[in-house]
Amino acid sequence: MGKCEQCIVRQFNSLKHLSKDELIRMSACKTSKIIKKGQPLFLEGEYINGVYCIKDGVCKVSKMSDNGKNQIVNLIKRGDLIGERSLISNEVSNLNAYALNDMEVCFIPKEEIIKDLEKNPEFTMDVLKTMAISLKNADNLIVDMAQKNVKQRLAETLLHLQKRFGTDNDGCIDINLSREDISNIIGTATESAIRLLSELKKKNIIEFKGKDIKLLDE
Amino acid sequence: MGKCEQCIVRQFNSLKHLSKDELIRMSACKTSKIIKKGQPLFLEGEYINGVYCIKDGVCKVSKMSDNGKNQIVNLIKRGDLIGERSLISNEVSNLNAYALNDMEVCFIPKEEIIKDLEKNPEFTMDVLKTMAISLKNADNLIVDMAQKNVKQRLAETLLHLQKRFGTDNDGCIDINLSREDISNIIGTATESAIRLLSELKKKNIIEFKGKDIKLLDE
DNA sequence: AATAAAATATGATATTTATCATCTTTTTTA
DNA sequence: TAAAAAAGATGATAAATATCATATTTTATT
Repeated sequence: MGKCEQCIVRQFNSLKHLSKDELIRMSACKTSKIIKKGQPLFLEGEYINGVYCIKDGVCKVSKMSDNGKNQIVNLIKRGDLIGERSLISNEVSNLNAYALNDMEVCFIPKEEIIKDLEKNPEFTMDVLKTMAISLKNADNLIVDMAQKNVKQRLAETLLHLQKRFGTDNDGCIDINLSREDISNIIGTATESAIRLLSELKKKNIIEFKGKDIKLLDE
Repeated sequence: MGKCEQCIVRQFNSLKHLSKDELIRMSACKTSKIIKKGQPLFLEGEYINGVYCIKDGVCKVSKMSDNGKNQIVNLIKRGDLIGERSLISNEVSNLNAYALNDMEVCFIPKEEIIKDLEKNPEFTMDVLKTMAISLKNADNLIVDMAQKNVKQRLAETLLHLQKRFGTDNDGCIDINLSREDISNIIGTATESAIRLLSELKKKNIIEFKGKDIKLLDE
């Protein structure tokens, strides 16, 4: 199995603050997992009991509303950690995470993370900082959801996705989302999202290659 | 000036984990402030450079959207801390905070809080836990904003306000919000909020005493 | 207390968005 | 590879919500 101390992925998240000893201990207790496209990494109501470090692939983090509608609140990719929050608040997850493509993840058990939080203040401060930034992003998203219309939310989502996931060889946004996923990000009916995308295409603001989207005029 | 080590308000927040020595040091460097109703505690773009501990009063935490609409993302009351996030992420505030009534607050400078975070793991863990819970609440709010209609959001807001702020002698929700504030919480036009409140009143689900609202049927 | 200003209220109307229906295209499965 | 299923697309219509106009009530100011 791969060794954490040699794994490049940790450089992208709070684990970069762990010492060599701590990483060796982590290597000893972590487990690797493959999550197939479409499969859940975890579900709402489950105790996660640890943290996932994403080695490869992307997952959508979502929550079902009371009225049966699904909302994607985040997309997680290579280098990200997920699960710290439930771990810290000692609660079951309030979110679902589904793989958007085949994923490779490492699972680090709760006890190990807690030990590091207790003994390594730099690690703790970085986790704290990451959370503070997430909270700021969440507040901004609340404002956007509450105050912007669907067209504006779609435009911002496309720009944000391109910034976060870059473009492939064709210049298309490099993430594998269905139209339904997109509508679940912007919080609208699938038909509305499709309609607005068609409109943007007609206006030559975007272009389709298959179902992938290429931004022409930002 | 009041002494932190004798102040009951700290029991409601992470400061309860500070030692007597730490509190005495805090007393020495903190400053008290009175913020008059309608005045800002801080504004978007400002460095807060510390943390406010709310001794009395309530403030609304809001953000102006690009399109000129205002959104209230949180209400902060006696016992709450505010400002930790900008402090930890080392950024200017992305939110405004305005007093809803006369407030009494203590300002604790950044350096003091940082010192405590570095030296008191229990304090740090509690701040971490509070943030994890805030993040969960923020995610839930995103889902509600995106997936629920205005009527549902109004109903939930009224229930939530009553739970958080309790009721006064008349049985009305004990918080001083204008109709505009309410609409800025649920993310709708003021007229729409007023209209829906009138509707709820007609259906005997709520009752007005002056502009205050009493829930009859939850 | 009189006046001005702000907040609340309500109608009329326009705009946005959801829903339902149907068709086409793409993907998956047998 | 054929059939079935899922995803994408588009029209018609209904429902939700915003906007504009205006009236009334409450609050603040002189």
